[in-house]
Amino acid sequence: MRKGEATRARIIAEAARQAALRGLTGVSLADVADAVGLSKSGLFKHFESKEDMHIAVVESVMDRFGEAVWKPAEARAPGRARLEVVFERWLHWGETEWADSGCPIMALSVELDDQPGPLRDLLHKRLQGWRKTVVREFRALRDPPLSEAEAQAGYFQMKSFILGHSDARRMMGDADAQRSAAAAFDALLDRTARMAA
Amino acid sequence: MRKGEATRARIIAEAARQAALRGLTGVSLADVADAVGLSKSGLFKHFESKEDMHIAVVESVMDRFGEAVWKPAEARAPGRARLEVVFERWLHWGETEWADSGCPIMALSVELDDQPGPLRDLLHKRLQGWRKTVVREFRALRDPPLSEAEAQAGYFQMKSFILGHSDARRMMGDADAQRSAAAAFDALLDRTARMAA
DNA sequence: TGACAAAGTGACCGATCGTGCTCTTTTTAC
DNA sequence: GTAAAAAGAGCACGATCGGTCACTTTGTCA
Repeated sequence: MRKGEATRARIIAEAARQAALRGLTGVSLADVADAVGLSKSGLFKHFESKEDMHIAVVESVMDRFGEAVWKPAEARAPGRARLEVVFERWLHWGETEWADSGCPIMALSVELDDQPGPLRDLLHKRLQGWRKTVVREFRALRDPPLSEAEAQAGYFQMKSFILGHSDARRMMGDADAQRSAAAAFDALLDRTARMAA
Repeated sequence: MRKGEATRARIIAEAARQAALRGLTGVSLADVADAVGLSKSGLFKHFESKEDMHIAVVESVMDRFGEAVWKPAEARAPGRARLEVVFERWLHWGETEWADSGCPIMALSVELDDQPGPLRDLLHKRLQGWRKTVVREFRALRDPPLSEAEAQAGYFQMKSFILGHSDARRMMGDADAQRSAAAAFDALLDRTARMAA
């Protein structure tokens, strides 16, 4: 059963790669099987259906996101230091780790936001968890802590700049996208931390 | 030939509607034909191929965007008044006119940003034109005019808030998304207009 | 080492995909 | 009003889709 787990992981990774490019619906099982050196029917020893694979892809991508973005930040002090690492890693996640396709979470969000069902529910739940984590860091930006509303406003703008960076970089071909995003985020941290209690 | 143009327009509108939901690749000609009350082969009297229809969809969506967002703003004075209308109409475009599916331009951007070809080139060109238009308005925010770099930073953040609003509203179910976006944009206009020359 | 389960193959199914063909109906222009 | 042209229907095509089944190979554990 050890062998099977490794193969399953390879399938999920390849499916995630292709989903970031063509969308979950656009991924054909034949292409995934080919890419990992398996027959199409071999895939079905690891997943009951295509939707079952979709769920595994979403879980896997969100897990990898946590590893790549949150884990390096966790070592830093709460508040600004941590938020700076999160932002930098978040940009890096989309720009480097998924350079060919763009951030798969954004692709999944746009694809699933109007497709009710367990897949959307799963993504929603994982994204809400992430949002709560970041909002908590925003509260710690100031002493006394920011209000919940103030922290949520910070998260809204932070995520906006992440999305804006991806759009500018990938669709508009803006070579300065990273600088623009970093500058906007720095200014956001400055004025948020300085807000009167 | 009048009749044909009307039918063609109906096909494009329906294809755009479905593309906003499932992506351009996910739109099947049979579904579009059904929805407009045509046979599948009847579609091919109006388009040479599916990709030909894709091009028409992109052109049409961008034209409609201009009508819905830029045209109402054009009547206002350049600078802040115009930018405020643009932002308000831009939010409204995604939230109301495409309530079921989300803004088709965002869906197209995410789908096409990693798919080189004439379709991506077309969308890129149209979006660059729009960007130039908005940047020009940002320059007029202050007297003396903002520098090109300052105005571009303004556009980057404005578009970020639009994207953030869509994500918050559609994927995260945030009922306050519009307020968050409007507040962030207002503050952006304030501090941009106040910047020292 | 032998037995049993897990992993993987190949052929095949019905459905649907985009598209070409021929033919009929409708619209347009003189 | 009539003829040419445009619009559309119906059918069939090869390819590909997700998925099943019977079978063989490989890995694991006692």
